[in-house]
Amino acid sequence: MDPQTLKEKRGETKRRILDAAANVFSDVGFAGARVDEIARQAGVNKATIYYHIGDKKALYAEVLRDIMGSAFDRSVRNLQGAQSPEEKLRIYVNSIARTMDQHPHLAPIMLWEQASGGENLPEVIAQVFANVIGTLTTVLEEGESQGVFIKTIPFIVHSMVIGGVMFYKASDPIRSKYNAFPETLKKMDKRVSGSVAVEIEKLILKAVKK
Amino acid sequence: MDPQTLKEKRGETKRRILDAAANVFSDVGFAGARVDEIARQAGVNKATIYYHIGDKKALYAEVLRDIMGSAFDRSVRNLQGAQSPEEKLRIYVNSIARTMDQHPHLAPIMLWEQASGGENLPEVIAQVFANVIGTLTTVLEEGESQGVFIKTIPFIVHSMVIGGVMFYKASDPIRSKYNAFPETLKKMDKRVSGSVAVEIEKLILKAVKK
DNA sequence: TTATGGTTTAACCAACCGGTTAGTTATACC
DNA sequence: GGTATAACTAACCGGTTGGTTAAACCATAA
Repeated sequence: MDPQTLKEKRGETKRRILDAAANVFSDVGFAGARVDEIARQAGVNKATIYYHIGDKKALYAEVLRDIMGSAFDRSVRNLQGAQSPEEKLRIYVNSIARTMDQHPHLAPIMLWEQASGGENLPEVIAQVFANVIGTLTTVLEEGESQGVFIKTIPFIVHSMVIGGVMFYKASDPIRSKYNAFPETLKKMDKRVSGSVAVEIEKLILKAVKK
Repeated sequence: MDPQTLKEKRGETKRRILDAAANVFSDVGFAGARVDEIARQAGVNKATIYYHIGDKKALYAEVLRDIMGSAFDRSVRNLQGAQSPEEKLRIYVNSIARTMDQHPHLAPIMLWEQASGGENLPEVIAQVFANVIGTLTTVLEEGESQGVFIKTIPFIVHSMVIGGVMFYKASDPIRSKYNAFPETLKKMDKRVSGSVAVEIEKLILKAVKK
């Protein structure tokens, strides 16, 4: 296409590889992923992957950093601006929902990673998770000490929010696939940042408010 | 060892295979599982697996039926006895928590299955899931029409409960593995049917009660 | 134009893995 | 006691897959 400098080309090739890899890993997980398939989707020879990035494990780690690294960090940083604990909790739920929608590969890859017990989870990403939980904990404790929230176990609230969002999103293909599920379940919104986030926000706030 | 009849022997061998398979599948998922490893853990020649059960897919389906088939059905049937919607909702949460604790392989396998979009999920199991959701929907609608529950989207409540429980349980190995997580998170109860279920129950009831 | 070095490729390999087969041992049946 | 059958095994097969290598390609500087 366009004339490119080598640096542009390098960047673009790497991007294509990472995008294809994210796609394949989110579809079939680490063990199920075939390097040949990733190369095919990236429109690149398999050896190019090894040249630019390294072996399968390194590629997976790179994808995780690429997708998760900034996503949660950025999204949860939003709630620094808010005033009341209620408002912060609202933003927390919506940030997570929006992040999940913006990065369609996030929920599946987190599920794969969780199922494997964090087999290939880089330390950096674990740190990001810890930060998100820490932020929510602060918000809930702040609310408690201000007398607007009841006493809760923050990690359980976190589990219900993020687990709920992930379960909702990831169950979509299963719900649409099997006739055992009624039409109402099959036709639910694939996105979570709209009405789903509103409902979760409503339930969680009602749950923790004094 | 003991002299055995053929029937006893058959049953015992098949059991050993299914247990080993459940173990391996829950550790590494379908794609990651090696039939040789399952045979090794079962203390059986690989061909014996093919003789008794069939190929890898058939084995996986058999494991799912074995673990999930009755577990949820039985546990959710408990709430037929209860009177009030509140009591039924309480039993629903506790049934799910208890089932997850009684079958340690359940949460991981459900995660693998969800991550794969139900790649190898037998129709029968999808039906079980649909029944569980249906039961909760009835309870919530009953409570709503009696004026004790607010109007909710039942599947989202379901997502928060079962997604929350699964997230809590499955995050345990990750929390204990990385130093990014504070001691409080590392040392949390591995079981969910105790204080965790109580907390979830409390939050969910407070969320949906009028 | 040509030399240079980063980039990409076709071809290849060794290890792995799901599944089969031919043959052996243990049990049941008459 | 002898035979039919069920249960099990060792060895193997062929396709797949992660990873390597050596050669080709191509933008750029001299």
